[in-house]
Amino acid sequence: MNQDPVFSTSEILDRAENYCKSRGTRLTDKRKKVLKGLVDSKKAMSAYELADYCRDELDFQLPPMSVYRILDFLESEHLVHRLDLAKKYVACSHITCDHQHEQPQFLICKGCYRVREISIKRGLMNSLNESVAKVGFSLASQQLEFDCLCGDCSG
Amino acid sequence: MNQDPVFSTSEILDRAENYCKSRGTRLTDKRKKVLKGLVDSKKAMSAYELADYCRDELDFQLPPMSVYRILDFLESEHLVHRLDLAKKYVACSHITCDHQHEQPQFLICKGCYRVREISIKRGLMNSLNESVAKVGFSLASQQLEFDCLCGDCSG
DNA sequence: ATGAGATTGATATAACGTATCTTAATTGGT
DNA sequence: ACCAATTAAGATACGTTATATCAATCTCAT
Repeated sequence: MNQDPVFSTSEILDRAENYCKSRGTRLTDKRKKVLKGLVDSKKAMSAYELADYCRDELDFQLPPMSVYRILDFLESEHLVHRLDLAKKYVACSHITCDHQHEQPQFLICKGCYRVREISIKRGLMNSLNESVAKVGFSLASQQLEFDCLCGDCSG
Repeated sequence: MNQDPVFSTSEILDRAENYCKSRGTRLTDKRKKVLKGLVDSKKAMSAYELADYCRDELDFQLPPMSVYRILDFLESEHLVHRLDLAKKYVACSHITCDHQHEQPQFLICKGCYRVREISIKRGLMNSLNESVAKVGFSLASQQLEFDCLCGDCSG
């Protein structure tokens, strides 16, 4: 139940901006606003929810189609993960880390859309891949997503 | 790679009809047509695809909203599984079995939407549940779905 | 300052799904 | 056999997520 060190939203955004710079890309103002929405909410949000957030909380009109493009960009920069299962997007929880991470797995709370990134033990993933291979299939990605309930929502 | 014994579509539909009778429900003509679509195709299909199937293959108009209701019914009778991940539906592969089955897991081919039901070993599921519990979450269902590629589509 | 490339806006459309109200079919009790 | 109650199905409207396409705008290096 121990948490990672807590960073402020602006620290995370600064880190993301420097990261983009180092990769020769730009974290524009609009991209920063979308990322801020995801970081602040601490949960998974849809493109349309983020457009609403920009309008209501930041007093800034951003059409959903632009949000989609921005999310694509943020995902390509590994600052955001797209969750197929929930059809939503979540800020990567490792923006403030320097080191590389294993393929993450995502636990998505169906109640409140909070998301935990975990790394399933290699042995467990191996067993799973074997079970799948046994019937002639293969996992399309090691980045798994699981419908879950968080502690608060399981009551 | 060994397959279960093969049953004809009509054998499966007869079995389903008797099963409903024994439960005091009715496998009406329309419900049977939808189930036939899923059984014949041997893959996962959306409600709209099934409506198209009824129109094109069975020359029978069935509005998508009715297909949805029928799929709800078939799912409540355990004749059909709804796959959240693919947003499609698949015929249960155990309609012709008499015995109960463990909670199935679904391997869904992203290429062709063929589906394999497997039963992941209890030990593996226990480890997974533990990993999830360790961060204060719990799996919303033991009926997992995995994006996969089948043998034919992996090339 | 200017032109290429990157970024954003605007509009239309597709696919999947739910909500609600109405109509039709079926069943069971008299 | 008939009628009321239940079940099943049709019809319409709307909500949500997402892609495609074309036009406009911004940025940066020359």
